[in-house]
Amino acid sequence: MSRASDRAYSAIRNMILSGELPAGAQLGEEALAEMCGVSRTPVREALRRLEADMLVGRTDTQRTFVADWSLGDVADSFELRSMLEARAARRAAERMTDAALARIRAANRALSAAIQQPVPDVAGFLEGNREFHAIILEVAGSRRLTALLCTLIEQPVVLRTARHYSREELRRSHAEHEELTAAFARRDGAWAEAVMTSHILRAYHAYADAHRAHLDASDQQEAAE
Amino acid sequence: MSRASDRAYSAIRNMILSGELPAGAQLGEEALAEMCGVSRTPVREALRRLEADMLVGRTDTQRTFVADWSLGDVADSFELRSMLEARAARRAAERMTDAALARIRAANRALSAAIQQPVPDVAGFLEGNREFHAIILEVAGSRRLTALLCTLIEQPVVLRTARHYSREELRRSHAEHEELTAAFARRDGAWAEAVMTSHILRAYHAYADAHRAHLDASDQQEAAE
DNA sequence: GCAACAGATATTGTATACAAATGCCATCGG
DNA sequence: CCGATGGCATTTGTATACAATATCTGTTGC
Repeated sequence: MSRASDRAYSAIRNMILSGELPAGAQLGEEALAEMCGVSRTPVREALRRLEADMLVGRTDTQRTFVADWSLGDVADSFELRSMLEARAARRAAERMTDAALARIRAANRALSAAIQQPVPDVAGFLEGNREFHAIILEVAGSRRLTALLCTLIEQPVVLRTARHYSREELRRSHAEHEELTAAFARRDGAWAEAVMTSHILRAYHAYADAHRAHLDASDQQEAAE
Repeated sequence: MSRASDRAYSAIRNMILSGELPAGAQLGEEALAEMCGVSRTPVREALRRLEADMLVGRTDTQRTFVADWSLGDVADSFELRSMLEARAARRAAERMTDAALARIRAANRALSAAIQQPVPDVAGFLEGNREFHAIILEVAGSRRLTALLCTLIEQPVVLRTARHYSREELRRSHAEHEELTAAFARRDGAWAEAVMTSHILRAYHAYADAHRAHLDASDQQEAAE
């Protein structure tokens, strides 16, 4: 994280996720280098990584721009994520150890505590959630599965999804984690796979609903202007 | 392909796949630059791409080395590939057009012609096979699915698998393509998914058998020395 | 007025120099 | 003899200069 290319990566990534760099914006290496306080070399490396993350795209002539994530792209991403995480859950259930199970339960307790605050602690929820899914991937023990999922999760969407979660949705998410844990405890791969599929697809629909609501609000605002 | 970084990528990739750079070998940027006749800058870029392909790995201190593909890694890779290609086949079946179907049939005819030569034309087989799978991905219409599969196919393994195919195995592969085509013609997603799963997993076992036979031969050779 | 061209401008690609870090090895102390 | 430590060699990381390429713009010819 202290290397210049890592700082550039984080900085550009944050600017994209925060919307400071809007979708479709051209990304000049020189300009980014100045913003990040580094030279073009680490910026180029950061852009390549962001390209692999599909957060930026490239024209046929090597110009870089901020990728725009249509709802279709998000659906695409969630569909793949549901499939891959479900597979991970199945493998994890088949390989589960008591030690890992204990860690999963601990992550769930932390997550539960976060959502039971008077004002739900979204950061705490996200951290517990991340830990939960990370342990599953670890137990699943497939380096390639892990690598593929890394390009799908932690994308623009996950954060925004959770932000829009109501307390009820947060609780439901926790309940699904509990059911997954039960499946892990029984070493039931098919059960874990099914619950995980449902868990991810529910998150997708929560996102899609929030997205549509947002669009409607925008339309009304435009109509009023 | 004319850019220096592309040449470096191809050159290093070929050296890895041909075994000229053995698994585990350290990859010094300077040395590679000299081999490829370019400077370190494009070599660094090539190494990052190869890292994404999982053809090279990195130590905790940023030293690059040739990744070693154990049979377990190959199994891991094939398992994911079967899942993702099967999903692609399902989507393709649901979205199939008559035009795409015609192209798929043409690719299959080319493939069939290649394996019916007096001496099977492995290069022709591979090209027809590649085209066949590429059209399916195209029709599936998921950019992310395409991106993920690109990191799984065309890896050390595909080539070697086909090289060891007997004429009977080549014919069987063609027969599976024909069945897939039938599923596409009926727009039957579930059928296409099932056939594709079987198609990829059969290829895996063909590879694994050849791999084990190779290991046995090596053992005998070592014992004789 | 529009299209095509040419030069100017901006952007990306590559090479190289230097800085920072890592690894190696020999020496020193126990 | 073994392990730790310090310095040397090697390797990677970054900055910068320059080359190649693409884009933009104004002009010219139709």
